[in-house]
Amino acid sequence: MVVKKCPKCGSTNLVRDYEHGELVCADCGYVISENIEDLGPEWRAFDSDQIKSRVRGGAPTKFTSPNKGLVTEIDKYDRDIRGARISQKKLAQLSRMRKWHKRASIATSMERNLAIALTELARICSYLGLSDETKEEAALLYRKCVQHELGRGRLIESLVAAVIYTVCRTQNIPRTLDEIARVAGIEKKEIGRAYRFIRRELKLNVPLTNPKSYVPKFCAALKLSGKVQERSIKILNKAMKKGLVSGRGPTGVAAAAVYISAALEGERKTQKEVADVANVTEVTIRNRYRELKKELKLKVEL
DNA sequence: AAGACGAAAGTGGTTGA
DNA sequence: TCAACAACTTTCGTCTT
Repeated sequence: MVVKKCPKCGSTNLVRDYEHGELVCADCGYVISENIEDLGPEWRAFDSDQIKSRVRGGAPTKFTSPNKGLVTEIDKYDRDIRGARISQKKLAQLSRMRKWHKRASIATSMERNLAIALTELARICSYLGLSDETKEEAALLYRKCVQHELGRGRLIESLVAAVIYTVCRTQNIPRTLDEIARVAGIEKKEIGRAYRFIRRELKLNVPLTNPKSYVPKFCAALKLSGKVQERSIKILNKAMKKGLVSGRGPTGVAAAAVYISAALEGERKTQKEVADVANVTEVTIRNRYRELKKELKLKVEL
C-alpha cells in the first residue's frame, strides 16, 4: 500500500474523513486532498506488454464475498456460445443448474455463516460510510474470528459489529460504539463485550482512540473551515503532552477543542451545537473546555 | 430570550479484591 | 461477585449578552 505523507509537516499519521472525501493530517490538521483516491492495486496498463502481463491477473481477491471473489458463475445471458437462442427445455434446465450451483457454493455451515455475516458487514459498512479498503479489512478479521471459533454462542451480527468497531479503531476512523450499535441494531453493551473478547483471543493491539480523528468529522458537520481544524489539532497535540486526554472520553475532548477553535477563529458555535454533533452534553464540553483553557493558558474571548 | 456557567445528584461501566 | 471509583449525564439555579 502506498504510504502518503503530509506535505506540510511530513507526518504519515493521516486521518480519513470518508463522509466528506478528505484526507487530513492528524498532527497539523492540513487537509491533503479533496477526493481520496483508490489505494488499491492499479490495474491499468499503458502498452501492449503491460496488457499481456496484467490481463491474466483477474480482479483483486475480495474478502467480502464468501468465496473470496473467485467464482464460477453460470450467467443469465440465455444464449449458447454462438449466440443462438436456447430452447425452453434447456432454459429450464439451465435455471435449475444455476440454482443448485449457487446452493452448492454455500453448502457448508461455515460458509453459510460467512454469507450471512458478510452481507451484514457490507450493509453496516455502507451505512457508516466506510471505504472498501476498511470493509475488506473487516471481512478478513471476521474470517480470522471464525477460524478461531470465536462467535460461538454469539449472534453473528454482534461479532460483525465488533469486528467493524475494531477495524475502525485500528485504522483511526472515527466511529463510536454508539453509531455502530445504532446501525447494527445490537446493544452497545453486547458489541463491547464481543469486541473485548476478540481483542483478547486474537491478542490484538488496538490503539486508544485518538480525539484528533474526530476533528474533521465534527468540523464538517458544523461547516467549519480548515483553519478551525488545524487549530483544533494543535490544541489537542498540546493537550496530549499535558496528559489532559487520557482517561477522558475522546469525543468530549475533541468537541471542546473544536468549540474553542471555532471561537478563536471567529466562527463561533454554541456549546449545544457542538455537543449535538459530538453526542456529548454541554456540561462535558464545559468541563473539558475549562481544563484546556486552564492548562494551555488559552485566551478565549466570549 | 438565549446562551454560558457550575453545583449537586444520578447513571452505567471499569477495576481490583 | 461485589464494592469503590471516575467519567459522564441530568437537572436546575444564576449570571451574561
